[in-house]
Amino acid sequence: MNNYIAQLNESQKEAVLHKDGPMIIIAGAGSGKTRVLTYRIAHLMQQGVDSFNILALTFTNKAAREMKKRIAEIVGQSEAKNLWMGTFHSVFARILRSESEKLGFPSNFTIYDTQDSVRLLSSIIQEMSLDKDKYKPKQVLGRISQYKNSLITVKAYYTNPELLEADRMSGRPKMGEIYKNYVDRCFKAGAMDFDDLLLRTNELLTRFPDVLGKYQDRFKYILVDEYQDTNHSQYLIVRALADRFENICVVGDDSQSIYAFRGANIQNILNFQRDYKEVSIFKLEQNYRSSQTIVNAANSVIENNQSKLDKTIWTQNDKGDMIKIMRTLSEGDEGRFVASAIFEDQMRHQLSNDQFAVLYRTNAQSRAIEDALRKKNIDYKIFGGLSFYQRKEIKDTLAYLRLILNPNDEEALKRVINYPARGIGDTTMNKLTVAANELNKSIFEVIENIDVVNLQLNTGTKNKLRDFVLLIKSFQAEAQTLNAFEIAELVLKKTKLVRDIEKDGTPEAISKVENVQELLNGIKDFIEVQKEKEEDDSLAVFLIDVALATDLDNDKDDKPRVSLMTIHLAKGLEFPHVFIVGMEENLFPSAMSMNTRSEVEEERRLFYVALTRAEKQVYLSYAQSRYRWGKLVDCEPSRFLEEIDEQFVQQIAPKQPQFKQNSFIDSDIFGETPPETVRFKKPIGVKRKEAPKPIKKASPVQGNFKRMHQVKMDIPEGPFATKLKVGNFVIHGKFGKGEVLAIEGNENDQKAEIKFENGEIKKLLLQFAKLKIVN
DNA sequence: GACGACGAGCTTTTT
DNA sequence: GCTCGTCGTC
Repeated sequence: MNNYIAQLNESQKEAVLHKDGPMIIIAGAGSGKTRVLTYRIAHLMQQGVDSFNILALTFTNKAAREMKKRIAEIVGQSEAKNLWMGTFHSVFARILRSESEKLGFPSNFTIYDTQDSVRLLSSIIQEMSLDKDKYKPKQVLGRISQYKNSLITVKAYYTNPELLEADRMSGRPKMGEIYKNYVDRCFKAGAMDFDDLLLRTNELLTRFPDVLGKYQDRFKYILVDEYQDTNHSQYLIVRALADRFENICVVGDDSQSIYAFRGANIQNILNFQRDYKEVSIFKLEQNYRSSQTIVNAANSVIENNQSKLDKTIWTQNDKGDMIKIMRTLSEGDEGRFVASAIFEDQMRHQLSNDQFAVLYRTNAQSRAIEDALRKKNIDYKIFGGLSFYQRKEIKDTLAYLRLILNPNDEEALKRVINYPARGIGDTTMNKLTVAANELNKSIFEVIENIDVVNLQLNTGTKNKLRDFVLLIKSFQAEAQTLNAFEIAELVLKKTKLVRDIEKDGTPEAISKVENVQELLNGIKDFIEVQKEKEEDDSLAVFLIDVALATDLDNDKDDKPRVSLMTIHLAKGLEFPHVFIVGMEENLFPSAMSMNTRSEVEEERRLFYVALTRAEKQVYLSYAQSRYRWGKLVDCEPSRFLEEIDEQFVQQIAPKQPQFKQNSFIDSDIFGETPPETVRFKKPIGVKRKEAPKPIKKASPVQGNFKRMHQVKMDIPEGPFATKLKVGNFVIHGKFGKGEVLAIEGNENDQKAEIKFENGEIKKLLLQFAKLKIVN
């Protein structure tokens, strides 16, 4: 176990062995970052640093768990136990739990998830009689989230003329008022939203110097992973805590910053050297994960970004296979391509399912892939999407548990006060809400005092309300002696919640009941695990875990499965074979992120992240048409496809039978296909002379390009490429006007060397270059 | 107040 | 195409 140093390369070793003081590790994709972090922590401990004094902040719970496991393997389970390691949110949620009363929050404060926050904002907007279309709850929440992440409190908001003006200009002059109400209501409910966990931590550390001092002393060594994705609020917490010892080690890669949309500030990593004196800088540039082809292709893509730190990723690995690009007809067709490619690779190379991952830009894309995999009997697992804990039946059950710990939790109360139905309807709730606002009390407190408060409610309703309060209070009394599992069981029995679900009798109802059962099992597991680790197994801690849970670890069965997830979720993971699907304009890059250069650059970094997940093989696919919002729309190939240096890519074509007339019958788009889409498909299949092979090169002219080059519409007979001659002037969507200097390659794979107005000479693959001839 | 039918809006990504 | 919220009826 002492031999761990020997497993490191020179720069990794330096980073691990570096002594005290601020340091930054710029770690390229696949450069052994996790290894350096874990070894560094283990090394600190072997040098005599008490694990109690180390704080390691990771980006996901999963990363924390894995790292902790690996550290335990080096230093031993009992040594690693005191190590404080987790996400910003979970670490500071726990700290806040023991300090929250200083801020006026109960120690059993609730954590509102996004859904809770949106619902609360909806009611506030409604109560204020504002236009729901101008003040869309989700957007309002996004705005408030921005304020909070920038540490703009309600007070700061009102003294900031620019913000006031910006919101007024965007037609939302009441933003400040909504913000204030939202914060007040959360406070009254004893609830913090995700952003509050950071904001309130900052408040705690600023307002209470003794508390700050306590944690500064405790966390003598602080390590932050994925530093490029920290927001301002997180940045300030780290700065404050590290201020005493300055033993701060941040690890990150600016090229993998993909969370600007939720306030991540890439400047945090770019400016780290300015924040501290005498920063030691380490660069990990050797990639151990991917083939040369993949590393170089990814480099050629990220080259297109202007703002980045100077580093060059290289690898000694084999050259590896070309990146394969596949055009498909529809999302269903794309799914079938993925499924059969996985099937064929498995046959050819004896690979198991867990060697494959399918990555996509949006969760909605998973459906088509799932269908295709299921038809081919390929086991898969989906990460993300609607999490287990967000299902209605689970949230309802959890709402009761939340109420037991914190009866002021308004969102939990509204969820279950009339579920299962007990005759407390909207009218009553409206009266209660108005009263609660007027009296500055929570709804639960109003109900507790229902006999004192003069609300126009009839006796029957009052009795029902009293019964509800009594029910919750009886649970609270029982919770004194019962553990989390027993209390959950009791709640389900007393409220008859399961029976209410069952009476539906539908197949969905059965699965819902199973889910509730699964939740109970989860609570049981939780108690056992916590006991084993000698950690707090209270209901309160369970609810914190649940609120911040993301990756459901349904690794229950150990069957190898194909992984399906968004690219965001794939960060930090690696797979031998990776499919990146939906490589289309408006999807990737997303239509919402094409307005500014920096938005497109973030999308490009996202593509970079996707590419660098792969060890051996990357497949890129796009569909010519796809259902979006229930409508079939035509799609163009993504601009990112042409940004990959063409020497690393290879266009592959679908199998012949796909184009036979009868194959349209089982195609998704049969019957809905606009005539011209069909017309464009035929020539390709007909033109091919070679015998159909599993994989072969395609003709340069392909149906879907009709919209990109109107020119081609007139010449359906011959390939566009043959029309282009040396000396032609062309217009390119990104590079502008240019002159064709040379054309090379065979008919199937033609490239043109073009000198553009800005002086740059580019070699473009004619299949992807969006060129228009102007002379 | 409960329940079913209908329509609007939605899809960017997550703690 | 799906989900959530609103509206109308009982």
